[in-house]
Amino acid sequence: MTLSFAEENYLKAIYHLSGDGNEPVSTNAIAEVLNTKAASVSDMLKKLSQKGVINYQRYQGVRISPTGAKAALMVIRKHRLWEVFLVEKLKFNWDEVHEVAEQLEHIKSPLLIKRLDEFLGFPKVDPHGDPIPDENGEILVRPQIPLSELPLHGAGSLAAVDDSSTVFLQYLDKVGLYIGAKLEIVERVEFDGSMQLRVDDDRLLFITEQAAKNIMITEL
Amino acid sequence: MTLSFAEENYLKAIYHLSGDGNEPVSTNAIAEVLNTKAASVSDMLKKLSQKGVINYQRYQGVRISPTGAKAALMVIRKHRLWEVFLVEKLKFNWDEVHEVAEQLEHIKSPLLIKRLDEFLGFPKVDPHGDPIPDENGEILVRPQIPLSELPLHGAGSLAAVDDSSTVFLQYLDKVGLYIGAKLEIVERVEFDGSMQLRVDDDRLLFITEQAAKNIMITEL
DNA sequence: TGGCAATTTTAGCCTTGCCTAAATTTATTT
DNA sequence: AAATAAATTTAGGCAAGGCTAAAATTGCCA
Repeated sequence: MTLSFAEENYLKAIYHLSGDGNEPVSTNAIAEVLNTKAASVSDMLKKLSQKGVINYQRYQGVRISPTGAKAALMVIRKHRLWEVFLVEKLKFNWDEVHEVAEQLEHIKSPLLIKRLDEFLGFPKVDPHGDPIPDENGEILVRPQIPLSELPLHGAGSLAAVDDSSTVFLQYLDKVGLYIGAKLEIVERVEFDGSMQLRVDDDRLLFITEQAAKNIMITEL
Repeated sequence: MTLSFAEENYLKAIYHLSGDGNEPVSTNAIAEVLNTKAASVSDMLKKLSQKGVINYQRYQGVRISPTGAKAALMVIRKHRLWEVFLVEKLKFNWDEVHEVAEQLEHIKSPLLIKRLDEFLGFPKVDPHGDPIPDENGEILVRPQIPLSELPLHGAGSLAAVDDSSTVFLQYLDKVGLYIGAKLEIVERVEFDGSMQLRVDDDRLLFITEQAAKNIMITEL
């Protein structure tokens, strides 16, 4: 079975929206991330359902099937390997890679990906710290720990937040933190648990223990 | 103006069939190399003509326009740079690269190509010995000389044949020679001008002076 | 030069993906 | 529990690219 570019993009979107394949996904949510209309999504869901890559019943949302998840993971694998290539070999900045990787991820050639993986030294994560699925679609689930438990000079990648209240998210936005940001503890105040961070090997940021407890990171 | 994958493929085919943009090209010839039907080609020629990349009058064949030639050369540039990447960096054999490069050549990102060119050390020819157009579409025209005039131990790439009679082409096919083959003179018989060649750094082939006079090569 | 053959184009239809507008179903609210 | 609102699907169309069959044009040859 072979998937078109559009079909691969739908599958990838569904996979991501479903939290790596678990919860069901709504038509509108897919339309939004793919910048298309709900009617177009409905059409495509019928086609994908016929191909057996999703489980779909009208009005009931959609879940990705095992074969669909596998296909989505292969696209994600390609996307992330190309991102590594662009950043490590071609000196792209991490914010320039996405749209190019979006195109490269659809190139069909198993040999190409095998060789690219080798050439890059079998990387386990992409430049944003996201794990790269292996050739079987196995994805390394990286343990998350609160930033507050990281040792002095420890580094990690912002993976999630425990407290997803609006005020907290707005705070993160204001101080320029985002999923995937690289964080390193450069100084810690024992007295109140506050700390100074280096963000993306670049600027410094001071945060309270309160905030640090709510920021989950994965090791790099 | 932006061209679709299909449009880029047509332009590239027309450019190649026209001998780098000179002679007019027939509908049937295009249909054959693109593995499609003449009717489909007619349709597309109308579209390309409207975009100004070809000069087309029905029943009269087609010529590529200056802007069309530029676009075709950019696609050829990308194709050949990717071929160099695949062979030099990813250890592909030269016979495995074509279909992958066929896909990669359509990736849209000027920065990507600029950086790839840099990464590869600004190569001037691809793994088949074909010249790589520069960023302005300038292509190095490499002088062609008859194989018969190459010195002993000289090497070159089969670029063209002077005598394109059916029997000669059939002969080339039978002995496994083709455009782009690497030829090296390993021994020459002064008495009758015949010679022993090494083909593609691999097998040996014996040919007469008659044949050697009709085989045009470019230096590697 | 007239006529047949080869080439090319037109006509009409198909598929993929997308769209808008109009149903339809589900969810919420009073 | 009805009524309105939100989400989703259907209906009908459009553009890109392709195909077959039929018509038109060109070219060759007797």
